Amino acid sequence: MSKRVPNPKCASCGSRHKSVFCSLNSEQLIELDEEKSCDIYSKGEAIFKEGSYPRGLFCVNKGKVKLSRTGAEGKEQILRFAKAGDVMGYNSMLSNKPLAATATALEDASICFIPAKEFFSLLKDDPRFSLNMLELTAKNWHTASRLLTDMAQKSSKQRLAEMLLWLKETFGLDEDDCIDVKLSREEIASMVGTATEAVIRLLSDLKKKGLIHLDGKKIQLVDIHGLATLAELND
Amino acid sequence: MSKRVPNPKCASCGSRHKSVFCSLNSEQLIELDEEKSCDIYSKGEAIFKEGSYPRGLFCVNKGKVKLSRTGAEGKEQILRFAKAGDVMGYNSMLSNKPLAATATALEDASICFIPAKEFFSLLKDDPRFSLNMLELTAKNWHTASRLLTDMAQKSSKQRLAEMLLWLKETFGLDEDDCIDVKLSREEIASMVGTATEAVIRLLSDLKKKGLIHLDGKKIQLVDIHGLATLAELND
DNA sequence: GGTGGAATATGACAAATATCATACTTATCA
DNA sequence: TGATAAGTATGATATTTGTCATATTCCACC
Repeated sequence: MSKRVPNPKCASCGSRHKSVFCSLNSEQLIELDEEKSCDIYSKGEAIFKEGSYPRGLFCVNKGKVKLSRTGAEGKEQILRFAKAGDVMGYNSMLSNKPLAATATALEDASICFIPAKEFFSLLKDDPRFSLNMLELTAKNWHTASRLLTDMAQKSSKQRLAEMLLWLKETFGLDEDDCIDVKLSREEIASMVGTATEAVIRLLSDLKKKGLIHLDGKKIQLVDIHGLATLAELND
Repeated sequence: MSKRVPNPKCASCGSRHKSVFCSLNSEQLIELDEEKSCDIYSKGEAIFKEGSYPRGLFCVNKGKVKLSRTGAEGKEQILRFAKAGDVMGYNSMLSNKPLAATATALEDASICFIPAKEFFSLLKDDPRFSLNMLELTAKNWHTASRLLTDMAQKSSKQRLAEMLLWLKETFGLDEDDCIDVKLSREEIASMVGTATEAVIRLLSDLKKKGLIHLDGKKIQLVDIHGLATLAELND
């Protein structure tokens, strides 16, 4: 299970300026520090599960998280990822519906928890925070509408290329141009919406074409422009 | 082109109570009436186009609208629908990104337009309105995450059944249990994410199974429970 | 530093779906 | 009202993708 740790201070959180909390003043930050708690989750552990109701907002302090949904046949579908500074669980609280996704730590992660009461009090009292949240949910729609179109219209090869580029945008590349997150072929398959075997075949296809290089779970992007072309054009 | 018509009054708009404007007081409604304008769009006409930046919020007064996106190969993908009381264009304004979708009138429609300035002033001054908007965008995510999972994992037959039920939820049934919107097979195909021919075949399949009845563009839902079962279970 | 189990890889085949060709049917408008 | 286009329908075929079987490799754990 997760274990409680001393709260990191919001004011000194390196990710705050890129987060929805960027516009909070020092007084609000101190109040957040008092109200929140922080837990460590180890790799593979669930932070919350779809179908339940969250009692507050989750904010990633450290680590990488996948948000996924269980489809009709029990198959996992990865919807998005969260990294330091990203918040989770807000859609459920704002729409008063059960959580649409399960959040799972992809590596050991520390996650702050802000009680619903505090979250809603920020929304009520601070229009700038409301606007930040609105901007966030609106951007989500942008991403979702694009993903939806891709899922509906593109081949699995195109979708794989797309997802590799998406992973690059989300987690960046390390010094060797490798995507900076470790995912199993099965997890990649549940992003792309295809079978694990297909992902394996398609990845070695991309390797053969010189677009990527593979070394275990490490995926090196050799020709990003080529990947983008592949993702857009049909062959 | 669309033509300007006298503004309908927000206070007497039958759809207002189910809309994001439900919590506005009479003073706010009068201000809205003063600031907004209203246009008539005929069937097939575009209300706004993806890629452009909206100067305000669109609100459907009367008629049915489809919101769609153009995929890589120029193929249309229908993302959602809007009917009386629904607002459009907010995601783009809130995220300061170009419009993700094109809005097209499915039948003659009257659409109110609320300038951005008025929209943002409501957001800034009325926390209840902000919360309504947040609730709306959060619900959109719920819908999108489900659609995304369906697109990625379900067969085209299952997706078609799903879409028929979605249309029923959105537009309801008329006195003959027919879905109360007229869509071409091609449009249905661009919801389901498949070829027009496939939709034609699958529809006559559903008819043969006694789940629906067809009469031109009219689709009568004979066995809703059966459709729901088909949408969930793989044969 | 082996060893068992999971993850990855590859082949063969089946099923689903797209594509193309071609009727047929229904709207639309001069 | 008849001409013409658009939409609907159906068959044949090619392609993509899923599924199952079976190696092979990797890796955590004793």
